[in-house]
Amino acid sequence: MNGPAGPIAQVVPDLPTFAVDDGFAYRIPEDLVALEVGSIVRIPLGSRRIRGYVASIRSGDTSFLKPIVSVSGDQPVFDDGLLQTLRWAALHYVAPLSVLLGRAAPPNLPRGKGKTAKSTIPKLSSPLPEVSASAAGGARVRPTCYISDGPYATVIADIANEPLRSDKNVAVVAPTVDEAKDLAHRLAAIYGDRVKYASSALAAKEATKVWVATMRHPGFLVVGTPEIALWPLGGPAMWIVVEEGRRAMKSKQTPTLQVRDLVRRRALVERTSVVFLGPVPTLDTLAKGAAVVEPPGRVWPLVELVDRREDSPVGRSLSSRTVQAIRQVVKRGGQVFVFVSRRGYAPAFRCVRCRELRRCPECSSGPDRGDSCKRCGASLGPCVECGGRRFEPLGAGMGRVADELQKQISPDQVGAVGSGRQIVVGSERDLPYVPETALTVAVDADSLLMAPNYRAEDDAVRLLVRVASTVARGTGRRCLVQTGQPEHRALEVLRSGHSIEFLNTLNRERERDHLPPAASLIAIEVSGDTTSQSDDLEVLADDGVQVHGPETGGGRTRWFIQGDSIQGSRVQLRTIVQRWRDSGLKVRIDADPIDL
DNA sequence: AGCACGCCGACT
DNA sequence: GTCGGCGTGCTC
Repeated sequence: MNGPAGPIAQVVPDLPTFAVDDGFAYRIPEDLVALEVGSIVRIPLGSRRIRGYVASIRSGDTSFLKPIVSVSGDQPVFDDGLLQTLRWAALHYVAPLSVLLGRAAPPNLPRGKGKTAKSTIPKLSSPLPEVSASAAGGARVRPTCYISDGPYATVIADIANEPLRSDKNVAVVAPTVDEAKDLAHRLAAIYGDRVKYASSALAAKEATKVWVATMRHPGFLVVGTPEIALWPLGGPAMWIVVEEGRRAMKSKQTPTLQVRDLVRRRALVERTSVVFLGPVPTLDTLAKGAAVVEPPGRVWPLVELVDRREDSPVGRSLSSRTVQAIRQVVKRGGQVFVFVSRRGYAPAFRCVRCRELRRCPECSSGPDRGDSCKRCGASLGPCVECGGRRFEPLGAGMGRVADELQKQISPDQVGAVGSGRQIVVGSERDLPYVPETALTVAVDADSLLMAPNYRAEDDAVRLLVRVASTVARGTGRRCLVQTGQPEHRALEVLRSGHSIEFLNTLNRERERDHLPPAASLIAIEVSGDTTSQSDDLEVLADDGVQVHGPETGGGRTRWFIQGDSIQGSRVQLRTIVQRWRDSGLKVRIDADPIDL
């Protein structure tokens, strides 16, 4: 039964289900021959007409195929190169392909040509001459970590200069809307209308404009939030990723995309360069073989450790040395920032008798209230050091610290970040808004170092370095970090100003323990009535692949899949997850979870 | 995601 | 005998 041969498009319907991943074949009518891979089309599906993405075009027997109804917009939203990355991400993050395809598209349909930039580009010299030159020449070098501290505008301007002068696009990804906006603003002072700011915070119309302009007229410096990592952006010659290790660089909802992975993947397929900017790279980036370029000298300010075992009065969260330092600075009219870790309600505890921090006898993480370890479940028992049975909390929430400051320093000079007071108290989320200080205090490094997850140590370093960076440069400015374990290797890193050796050591330990980045991890969370899902997951257990769980709590049931190579599990999970979702369960897949 | 299909209880 | 509840499965 051979019908006439004609053009066929394989189209992935815009439906969030694994069932349509392979797409369906449609006949391309004669008036639509202009469509390409990445075109958005309207297709008949069942009794409806819906949006679809053209994944490939071929020729064949069209006699049993329904025709494509129309083409939407006037340009494709991905090409074969980007499609490769989108397929990879669909597999890696266990998400329907259509969901990823949709992330490449602008909020509105792409139409028109947009405006060209007019600004002339000054000539600047790059601190990474090789990387910049190869990006300008359309070649690729391996990803590079440039160890540096914010504000990043100047260094970005320098690194991006050469490719911009060759009329290539350069994409900059910053963690949050405010940071991207601020960067774009500072860069516009140098590059004028060559700078385009892009994020979901823009109106759909504006975001679409930027999307279109970068596609049609290369030569832009596009500064945006994490979602632009999947925008085509005219195939940027260079990616610059700001602080890749930040929480905000991974999306919370499924698919739990990670900017670092997407960009690295794209750069590989599209043969472009990547620069990671930040004071402390992630273990993952180092393990994947990034080059490290460290400028001579310190990147973050000096840090002094305050040993809380020595002079912390019982029941106080600030040691007398800290209080003294704050008083001094306040007297001179200087700005003080007091950083309280957001896990203020899961503080560290210390033994009342020997003043050592309480830790889990099995895994050494710091427990919160209760008798079992939050991380490994072991029962805690008495103090590991001296056998003491009484413990007191060391950590403190923001409220308690603010109270103490008011009582001990001054009732009317203490406020939240943004209050304009002389002493401001804040947590991680406030860091981008802290004014430059003469003194910054981290109240409780221990709750970070002993956080109940395997990444606690390097996370703590990254966060504390950001805290330290709020201190203005120059003599007389100080950063105090309170801890009950001043000899801790992570704090030694904080003091020395160099992290790479420490990170490499951690990477060797992760390899030994079969943890990321040496191994892979996927968390599966199901909310709703979970009865016998464990049986379904059993089939995933295999040579070198373990299934942990279920654990219940917080209204959801959680499993983990762990293994050195779990690519096969990701594929099998697609079927299982679809079945669960079809039966009405809410399923969240967290690829590379951070809170284990 | 819709939407048809289909298998049971309720109602003109 | 027919209407409609929503569980199951398919969509070129």
